Amino acid sequence: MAMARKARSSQRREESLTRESIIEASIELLDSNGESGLTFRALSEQLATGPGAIYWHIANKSDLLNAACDAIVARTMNAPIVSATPEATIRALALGVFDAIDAHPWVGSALTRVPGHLPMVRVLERIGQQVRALGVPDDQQWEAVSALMAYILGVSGQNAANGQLARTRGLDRSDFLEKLSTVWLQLDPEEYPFARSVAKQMRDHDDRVDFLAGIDVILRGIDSPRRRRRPEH
Amino acid sequence: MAMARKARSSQRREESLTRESIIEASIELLDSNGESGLTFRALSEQLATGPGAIYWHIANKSDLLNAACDAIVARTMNAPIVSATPEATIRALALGVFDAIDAHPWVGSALTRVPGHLPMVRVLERIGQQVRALGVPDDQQWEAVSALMAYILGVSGQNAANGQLARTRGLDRSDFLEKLSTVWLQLDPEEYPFARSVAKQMRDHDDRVDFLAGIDVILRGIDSPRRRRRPEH
DNA sequence: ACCTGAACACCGTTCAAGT
DNA sequence: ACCTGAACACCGTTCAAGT
Repeated sequence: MAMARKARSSQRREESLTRESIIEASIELLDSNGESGLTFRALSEQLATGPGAIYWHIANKSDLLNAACDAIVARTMNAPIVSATPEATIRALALGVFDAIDAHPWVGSALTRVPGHLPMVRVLERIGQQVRALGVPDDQQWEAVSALMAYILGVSGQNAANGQLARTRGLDRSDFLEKLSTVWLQLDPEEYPFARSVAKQMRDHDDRVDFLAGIDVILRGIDSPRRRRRPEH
Repeated sequence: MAMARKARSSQRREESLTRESIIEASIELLDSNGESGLTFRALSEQLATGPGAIYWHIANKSDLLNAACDAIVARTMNAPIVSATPEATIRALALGVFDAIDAHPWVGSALTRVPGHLPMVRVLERIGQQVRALGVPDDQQWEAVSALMAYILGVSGQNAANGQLARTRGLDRSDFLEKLSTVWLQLDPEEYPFARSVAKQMRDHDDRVDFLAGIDVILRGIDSPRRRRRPEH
């Protein structure tokens, strides 16, 4: 297991270390071994160098994690989307984030750890432009986009956490939901009537379909008239 | 600094260690020193014992964090709420979670790390009962509650992350938002027109007010008729 | 300018030994 | 049954020394 590690670990080995190659290797480690898989020792081994060398290109671990996160988000948000309506584009963008976080669960926690930073702004910008295109008045745009962002990042993060939790227990997603469902069904009927009643729906739901349904709930809410703030037309 | 630590650290010192006292001490450490402040060494020092002793009562660190998280959530969700309508109760519940996570930022990340577990079910149950009281049809309850939960946990978590990030930089919340706003205003106008346009709104917004506005967006969405799923009445 | 790798000050967790 | 505290196998980060 320990033989020829340095020689085989990567095709670049003779090229000098760059910030980009470090970030690329970090993403590989995070994807294959999870958040705890990214260590300076594992990273320096994969890059055939010493731990200290990395600090020449990267400030510290959180800098590294943010850079890796931004690389994924930038790729996702730069993908071109062709849709007929702003609503459809919002759904496509939301699904893009959902799938990216599903594929790279560590992005979910990294994103929420540094709110307001570049990766989050990339998403906010694209959603915001569509909310504008939707014709939402200026003074309600912030509220609408905040709600959408919170929902998208919230659900995506939870979905990814579900997947990770399932993986650590050696189950696939549907087995995990099955297990969770039976746990909920065993809750005290007096105290948890609602959780019990939705346990069955939870068992065989489709995360992506539910996610899009929630997006539609919010889009309807944005669309539908306020109680009193806007007089009539 | 190191003198008389054991003798003074707590009023219970002669009483034996219990799971409850360990959890209580953990909450204190987490509240005062953040997520990284909870270590078995700091904890055992505060409890005037050795690190190993804690393992007699607690399985491991994640068990400990979950227990601390559940203690906070249970307190919050067991607080009685008197409201005239289901909508008002949902707002009160949402605000309760928001404030609890604001006061104990570590609860935000702990909650989302183990989806579907007891702390989350406590919240889901109370929200769910109100969604039922709202008259939402059975087959749409899961969707409605999912959307609300994702939004509530999403925004609360981000708000708490904001506060933490501000604190690590020695700023209070409004100074932090001010700083963030000016950063957004310096973004490339071609690439980030929307982020720039909402930067000013973000600077002097009230997180709690925005949060409730988002809840109302979702409540309106839940309320308003579907495109075709329900024929007419 | 960039890299090396030993060293420092931490972690969570275990476990023989005590009471 | 419950506690002690040394020991183990890790961390992130620093820094003198090399090229």
